[in-house]
Amino acid sequence: MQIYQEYSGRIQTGDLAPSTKMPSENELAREYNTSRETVRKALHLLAQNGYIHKIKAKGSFVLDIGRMDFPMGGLVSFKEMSERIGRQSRTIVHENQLIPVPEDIASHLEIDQHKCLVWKVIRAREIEGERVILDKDYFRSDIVPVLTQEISSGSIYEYLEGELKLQISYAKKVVSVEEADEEDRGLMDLQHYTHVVVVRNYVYLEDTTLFQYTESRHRLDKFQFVDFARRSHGEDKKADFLK
Amino acid sequence: MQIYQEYSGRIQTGDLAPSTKMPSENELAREYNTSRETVRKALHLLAQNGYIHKIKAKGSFVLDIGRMDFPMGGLVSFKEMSERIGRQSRTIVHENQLIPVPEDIASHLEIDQHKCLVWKVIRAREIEGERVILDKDYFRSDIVPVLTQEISSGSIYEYLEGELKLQISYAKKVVSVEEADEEDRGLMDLQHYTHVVVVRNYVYLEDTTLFQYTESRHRLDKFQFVDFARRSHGEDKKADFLK
DNA sequence: AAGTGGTCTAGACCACCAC
DNA sequence: TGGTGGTCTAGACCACTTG
Repeated sequence: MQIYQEYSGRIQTGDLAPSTKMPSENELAREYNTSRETVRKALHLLAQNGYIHKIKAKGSFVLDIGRMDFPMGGLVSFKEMSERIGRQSRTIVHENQLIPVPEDIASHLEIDQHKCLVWKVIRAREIEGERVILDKDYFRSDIVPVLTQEISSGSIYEYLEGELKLQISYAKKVVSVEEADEEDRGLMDLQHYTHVVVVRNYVYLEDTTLFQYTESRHRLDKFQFVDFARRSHGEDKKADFLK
Repeated sequence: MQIYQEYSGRIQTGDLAPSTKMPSENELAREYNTSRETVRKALHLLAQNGYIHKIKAKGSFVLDIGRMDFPMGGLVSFKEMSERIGRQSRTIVHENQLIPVPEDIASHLEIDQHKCLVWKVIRAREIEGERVILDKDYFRSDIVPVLTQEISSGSIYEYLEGELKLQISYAKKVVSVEEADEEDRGLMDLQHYTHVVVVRNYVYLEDTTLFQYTESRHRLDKFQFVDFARRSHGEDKKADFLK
């Protein structure tokens, strides 16, 4: 809905100040010439993404959370954060080749080891002269037939979505801290750090096939993550919600 | 809706196997004697929490993600995870007192330093004989008037929700890795680890007042986090979605 | 009493998929 | 062609807050 886009935009730019009261659902429905249910779906999205908060019988109010650490509800890599803040970043492609599925990756990709080749891409991310992130990507070659070094040095995702028209639908991420290995020490500027934050990323398409596995390794001091959690109305996750 | 509870339950227990096809929305509407829109709201919730995936013109399918690392869509402390796996855990209350707001906390709690006292609670979490988590909580005393050592050694949240009837509505978490300080080394079994994972937690009530700030410090090897991210239909967060 | 958000309804049309 | 989910509608009743 355009309502979502309009208001999320205005809130992000600060046009709408925090704790401002939104127009009521009935007002919005009139204003946009639509039904109240439709307005509610837009407001629901805004609430989910941390832009507003709805209080029964009172109204909807702008939160100051959406602007604070942005992206919200997802992982923020240091690279992305740096670029938003306007810092320099560079990508170094160390490897970009079609290989049989490595044994330790096969289980992650949930595919048969002999049936399918995968593209393996290893890239170091340099920010302000320091290589602080190491990305290892594995793509199923039956879904991504071609992957050139040139594509890898840019945005692989723009290529997948723009060129190949792949529909990414959801992903699972697991974050942990592990000891740095030889490869980390070779391809990153680890300084004195002995450990790295490891983000394992499982990416699924519209038809629920897992087509990519990524391991993103971050230097400890250059990692941050922001999460916005809302109490679900499903009365399900009581214990889950807080730690 | 009861539909959400029924199906999330059946999926979690494994009663409904992954990739099983759900009844269509029309069937569910008939079955539960409700309208299709209402069914859709229930399915929407299931999809958001990683239980199912909806494919246009095909149907809704059970995912195997909801069961894998459970809680989903939130932080999982090692304590919670351990208890689910059935491990022993113990809480040690080191401090439980009413104090003026410390200067460095005042900014986090967004309250005036002289107007309001806060409860400060420091607890170490021991799992299988090792103190691997250190929680520092600060509660606004105008909202939480009483907090005994006994309450702190159990579940503070059960007390807040059950006894005080506080309505928690949303929270923001910021995760980073920092150097361990003297306090960490004194109250935790840090072994050789020089850093800790720090989870800063800002908790808000229904009326959007921030009433609690918590700093949860985890030993590196005992921290894990799982995130389930779904491509938003709002066509907003393209870059945000991955890494 | 008027206004708010929460919930639900009984329809409708669409694009897409499988047959 | 029939079934699916995606979107939207124009109403309705409720519990709650506010003046």
